[in-house]
Amino acid sequence: MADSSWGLPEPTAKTRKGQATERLFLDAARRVFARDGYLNAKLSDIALEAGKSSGSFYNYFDSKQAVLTALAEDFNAELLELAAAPYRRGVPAQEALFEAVGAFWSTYKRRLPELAGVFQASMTDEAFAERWRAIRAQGITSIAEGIRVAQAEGYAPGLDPLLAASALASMIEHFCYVWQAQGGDAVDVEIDDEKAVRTLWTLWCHAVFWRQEDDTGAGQLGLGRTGDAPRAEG
Amino acid sequence: MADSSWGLPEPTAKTRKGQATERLFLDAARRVFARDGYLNAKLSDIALEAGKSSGSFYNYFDSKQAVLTALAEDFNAELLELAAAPYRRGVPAQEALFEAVGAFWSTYKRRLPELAGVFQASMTDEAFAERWRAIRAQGITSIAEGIRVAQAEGYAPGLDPLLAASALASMIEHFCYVWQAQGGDAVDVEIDDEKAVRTLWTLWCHAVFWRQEDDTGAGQLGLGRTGDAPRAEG
Amino acid sequence: MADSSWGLPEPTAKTRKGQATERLFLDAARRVFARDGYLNAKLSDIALEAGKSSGSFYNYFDSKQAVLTALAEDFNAELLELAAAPYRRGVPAQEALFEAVGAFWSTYKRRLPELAGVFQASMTDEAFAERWRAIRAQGITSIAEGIRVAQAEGYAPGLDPLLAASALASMIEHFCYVWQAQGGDAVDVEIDDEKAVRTLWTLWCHAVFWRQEDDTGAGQLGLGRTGDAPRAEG
Amino acid sequence: MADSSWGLPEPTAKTRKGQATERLFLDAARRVFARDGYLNAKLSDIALEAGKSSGSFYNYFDSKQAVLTALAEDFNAELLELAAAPYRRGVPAQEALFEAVGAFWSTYKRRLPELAGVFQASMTDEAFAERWRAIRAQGITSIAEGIRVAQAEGYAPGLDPLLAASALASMIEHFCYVWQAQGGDAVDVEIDDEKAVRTLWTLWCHAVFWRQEDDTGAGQLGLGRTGDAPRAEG
DNA sequence: TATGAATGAGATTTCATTCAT
DNA sequence: GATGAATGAAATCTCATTCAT
Repeated sequence: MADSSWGLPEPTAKTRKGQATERLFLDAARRVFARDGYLNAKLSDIALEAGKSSGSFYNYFDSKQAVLTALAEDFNAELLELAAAPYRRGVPAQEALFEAVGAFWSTYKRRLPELAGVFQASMTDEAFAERWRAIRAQGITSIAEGIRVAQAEGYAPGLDPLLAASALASMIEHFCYVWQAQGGDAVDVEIDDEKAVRTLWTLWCHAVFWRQEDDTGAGQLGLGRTGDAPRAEG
Repeated sequence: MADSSWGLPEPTAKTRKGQATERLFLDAARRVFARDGYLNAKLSDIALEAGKSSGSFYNYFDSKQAVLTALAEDFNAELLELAAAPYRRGVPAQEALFEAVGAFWSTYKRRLPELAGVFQASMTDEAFAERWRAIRAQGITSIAEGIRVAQAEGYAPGLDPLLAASALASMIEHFCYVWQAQGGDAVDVEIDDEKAVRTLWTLWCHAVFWRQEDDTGAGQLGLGRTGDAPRAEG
Repeated sequence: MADSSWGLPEPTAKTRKGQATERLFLDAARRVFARDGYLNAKLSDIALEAGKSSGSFYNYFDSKQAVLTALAEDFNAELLELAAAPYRRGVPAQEALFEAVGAFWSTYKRRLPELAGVFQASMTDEAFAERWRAIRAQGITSIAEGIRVAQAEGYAPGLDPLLAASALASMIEHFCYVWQAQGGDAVDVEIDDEKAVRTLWTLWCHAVFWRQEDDTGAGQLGLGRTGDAPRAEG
Repeated sequence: MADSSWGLPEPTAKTRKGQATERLFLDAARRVFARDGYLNAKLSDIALEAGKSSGSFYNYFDSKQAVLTALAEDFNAELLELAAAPYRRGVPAQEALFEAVGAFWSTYKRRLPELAGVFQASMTDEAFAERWRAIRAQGITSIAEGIRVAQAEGYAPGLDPLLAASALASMIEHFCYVWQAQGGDAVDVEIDDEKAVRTLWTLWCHAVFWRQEDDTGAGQLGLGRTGDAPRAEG
């Protein structure tokens, strides 16, 4: 909860008033990021939006990047929690997955400003990108764990769990970004939350929950086992 | 070949010398984008790298963004061509897909500087993002066409071809970006070109080439038909 | 003892607790000045070092400069006292001088933080420089008095006592600064307290305690009498 | 000549116009330093004074400190040259010294803005102080050499040449600063160039050109030999 | 065509000091 | 007496783009 280890002045907000102000700045930052994008956001605008002086900002955060980091960690904590919940409840894997995908989609939507900000910051600042990769790695690891569980039940033999997890995370993350932050691809299609989630879930499900002997085209072509794939030319 | 309609001074480099200089700038831009990223790239560095003056640059391009556009269109033309080739040769769908994925991976790698640049520019400049979505839409449409063909053969019933295509494009595009431009996710996994391509291809294949009656967990759970999925709360 | 007329809130710390806090701030200021230099010292750091809030500081001092003034006057009082002591004891002039130089060296060393601070403040703030010159003038006057006494005994005829005193004060002051505050000149020489003091004293002694007829090179060259010096072109 | 290795963009001013502008900035910087002091000088004022835009400044110098460095090196080169000249002409040592002291005084006066700036920068910026000490060391070494020559002729036995040189350099340097930059000590004395130079020279001469058997007070007191001095308490 | 000098708006960050509690 | 949150003015440096030569 914004108690990140980076970029925040040591104790941060000792009094109740201070804590309120810190939250004021966090919320203001989200709104300004949403409106102008992280890279274009001006600190002075954040302060204005918070109804505070720009100098006050630095009592709580070391830099614009530090607020973003705080928001990003908040987001990540929430997401991990939401995505893990259904699994903890012992719901069957695919139902859990459906919930998790739905949670991602809606959390992403709610947290759009910080997410878009994270992407932008990662593009210009290698150090920030590094941090974000570390955060993102937690999610990847969770997904990979899910794949391993499926594999233990005979699904998706030969698939590299971590690499597949990385690819699936890319899919869901970037799809959310394109449709929520950028207005979607320029193709003729109607989209609503349910349809989006269902599409992602369907792809994901079948990408993972398949068996060797499945009567897929892959099987017919003798390409069913991953190892039999044609050579990649790289 | 840099014959974009935007951002290039009308006739573009008539003389032989002029054409040489234009190429000099394009190549220099790629190198500098690769080194510093598009957003951090300084025009003066591009000129330095090209061995020309920065003023000279404006004889060939209207702006920094214009070089990127030229490079991006070059890339797109090449990619469409490469990805279409196997299908034209009448290769079976999944083999063709494998080739296409491989072509994407290796083209992306070769064109990394401009691709990463495109990402960056899209995140900060809405107008550029718009253009890039138009370009990207061509690829989405192609993928969707492939899905429709598969559906005609009984695969993936109920899947929205365009939305699925958008998601799969997100997967492959972002995965390439993460692993080629950003050094990969911070997880413990070895990666090489073949493994990357195979993983993407495997996921893609099974995400699309499945049938209703497949004995997947999905089937067992009665979730096989897309329409039967639980409600998304988004 | 911090009884300056400038910059201290009128009555200054009546209660015992208040006096303790005032001393806390004075000591903390010295440590921070020593560490960061006066100009770079932040009030917040002084407060932190004192274990008090920065607001509390202003119960005792009107400004950052005011603490420095208090410390500087303390220093000056101590120095004048120490330097005068040997003369009062009736010790022969040169022995007294040796003691005085030694006292200056060691006092300067002990009071380094405030001294360096005084220098820094003098560079940026003309008003402060003015005050410091007034304080410094007391020392110059003392030195000049010593020179006049020597001249009464036939030494250093023709030397302007005040100007010479100013020059000798510059020598000792700046030499102390260079070797104690700045780590010394970048030349290959070992230095210890005794050697430093002896060198200063030796130069000072011979600069002042000479007679017209001395068999110096100056005499040989007919330059012995100050008035005979070649013209300065300045 | 301002071709310092630090802080200047690589080639600096290729065309004649560029060189003119560079000089414009150097001169403007001197004037502004003289007027406001280095620490208080604003870059925008320097640009204004030069009749150029502030952005233009950075085509020639990396920072405010870089201009100062360039000016300081110019000064040092000039000073070493001027001070060495009389010695090269084979003038007797004390006459040469007189000329050298005079040259220092007048050069310092002419170069006051940069010199005062150097002082200021040295007090606040340790890195700059380091550089300046390296430059200053050249002068100290020269002075020490002069002392060694005098000692070879029997003068000032036992005096440490480098330490004494450091002290004498401090004397002349700080005296110049006090009287030229700060308006002099607050004592009642008239000063003109000749008097200043003569005083410095007289002190310096007798500080160095003395012999053991001189009938000074020191001798009478048995303090003539440096080693016999009372103990410094440090 | 080529050069490189000139532009200038713009935003981040610092920190001594005040003051309500 | 003590606290610490709030203030806000101020100045450096960047860099895409233009234009005279």
